[in-house]
Amino acid sequence: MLEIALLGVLSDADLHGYEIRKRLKEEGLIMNLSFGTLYPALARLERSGAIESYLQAPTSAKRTRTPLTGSLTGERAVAGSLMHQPVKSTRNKKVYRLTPAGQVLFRELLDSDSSNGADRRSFDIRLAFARYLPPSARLKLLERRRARIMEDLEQARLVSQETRKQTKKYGNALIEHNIESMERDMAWLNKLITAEIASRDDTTKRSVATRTTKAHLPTEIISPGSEI
Amino acid sequence: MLEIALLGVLSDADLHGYEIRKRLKEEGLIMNLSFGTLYPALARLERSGAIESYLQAPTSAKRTRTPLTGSLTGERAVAGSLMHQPVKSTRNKKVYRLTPAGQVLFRELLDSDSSNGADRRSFDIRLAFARYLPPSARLKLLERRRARIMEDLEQARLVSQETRKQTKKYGNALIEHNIESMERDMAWLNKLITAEIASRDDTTKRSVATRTTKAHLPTEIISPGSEI
DNA sequence: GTCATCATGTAAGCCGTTACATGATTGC
DNA sequence: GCAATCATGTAACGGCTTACATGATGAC
Repeated sequence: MLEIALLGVLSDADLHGYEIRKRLKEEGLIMNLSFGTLYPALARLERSGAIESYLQAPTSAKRTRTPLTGSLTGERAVAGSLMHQPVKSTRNKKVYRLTPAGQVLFRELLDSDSSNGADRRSFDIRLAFARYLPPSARLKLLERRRARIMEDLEQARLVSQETRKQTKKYGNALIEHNIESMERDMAWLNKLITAEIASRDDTTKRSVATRTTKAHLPTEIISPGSEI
Repeated sequence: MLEIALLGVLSDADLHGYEIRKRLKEEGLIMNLSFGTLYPALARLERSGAIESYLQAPTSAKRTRTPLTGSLTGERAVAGSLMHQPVKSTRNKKVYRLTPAGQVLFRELLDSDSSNGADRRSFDIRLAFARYLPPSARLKLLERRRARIMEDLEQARLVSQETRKQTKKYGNALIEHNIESMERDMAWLNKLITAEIASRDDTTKRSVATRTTKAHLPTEIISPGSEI
C-alpha cells in the first residue's frame, strides 16, 4: 500500500524522503505519513532494488526550486543537474530514483495486487496512479470498487431497516448519512466507469476508422499521458 | 476506541463475545471485528474490573431469541432468565455485564478521551453512543468534528487549486470528489449542531416557563433516552 | 541568537489482522 | 452425515504511530 504510493510518486519525479512526504500530502493521498514509516520503507525498497539513491548537493542558488513546468518529460532530469560536483556539504539529501525493476514492481502492485483495490485506502492510491494502468485494468479497478460499495450499501440498508424502530437517534443519523455518502460514491463511480468505457469505444472507433495495421485493441499498451 | 464500542454495546444489554461482534456489525460501527481483537479486549476489560462475566446455559427452548421489544428497561434482564439452572452443558457462553466501575469508565472515555473525537472512526463510535453524553459534551463532540473536517477541507481546496493545472486526470477526480464529500459532511454536521442547539434552547425555555425549583440548567444530567 | 523548517534516521509500542486450534449446535 | 453457524480462544506477524536523537539552513 505504502509501497505503491512511494513508487508512484517516484514514477513522476526523483525525490528525497522529506519531499516524498510533502508530495503525498499535497496530492491528498497520505495526509500524515510519519518519518518512522517513510524512511524504513524507502530503505526496504532500496535494499530490494526497486529504487536507488544518490546524494544531492545543497541548493546553493536561492530558490532553484523545481520549476514544475507542464513539460511531461522534463521533470525527471531536474534533480541530477548538479550531480557532477563533488559533494562537499554534509547536508545529506538522499534523492531516490525508480529502477527498471522498480517500474515493473510498481505496475504489478498497481494492478491486481494480492488483495484487490476494494477498500477505500487501497482504491484511492491506485486510482491516483491509474494513468499508469492499461485501460482494461483501470476499468476493473473502478468496477471492483463499485462492487464493494454496493455490498456495503446493501448491508447498511438492511441494518437501517432493522434498527429504524430501535429509537437510537444518533446511531440512526449516522447510518442514514453513511448510506447517502455511499450512494453518492456509487454515482461518482458510475460516472467514471461510463467515461472510461466511452473513451475506450472512442479509441476503438478511431482505430477502426483509420484502418491501421494493428487489428486488435492494444489493451496492454500503457499510456502515462494525462489527456482529459 | 475498541473499548468504547465494547462498553457501549454492553451499556445497552448483557451480551457474549460472539454477539457483541454481531451487534457492532449490525450497528455499522465495526464491520469486521476479528475475534483475535475482540476476545483479548474483553479479557482485558474484565481483568480491569470494567466488566464481569457469567455463564449462560444453552438455550434449550427453540428460538428464545431475545424479543427486542421497544421497552427501554427490559432488555438487560433477558440474559439472566435461565441463570438459576445448574450449568450442565459444556457450551461456554460467557455473557458480559457492565460493572458500575465500567459505566464510569465508559462515560469518561466517551467524553474528552485523551485524544478527541476528531478523526472519523473515533467520532462515529462516540456519536453512536452520544445519548449517554450530557448535551454540552454532545455539542462539543459535533463541533470538534466539524472543525476537523473544515481543516481538511481547506487543505484539500488548496491542493486542488495547485494541482489543477498539473493534468493528472484521476488524481484530480479523486480530490474533487473528496472535497464534495467533505462539503456534504459539513452540511450534515451543521444540521445536527443546529438541532442540538435548538433542543437545548427548547429545554431552557420549558424549564423557565414551568418555573420549577431547579434554577440552573441541568447540564450534567445524562439522558439516555432516545426521543427525536 | 533563536525559532521554524528542512532533513534523516532508530526504538518502543499499539492496534489490529490472519491463521491456527477446538468444539458444540442446527438445519438439511 | 455434512455443512453452516455458533462460540471461544492463542500465536505470529504487519503496519503505523509516537517519541527520541541529531543536525543543518534560512528568516527575522
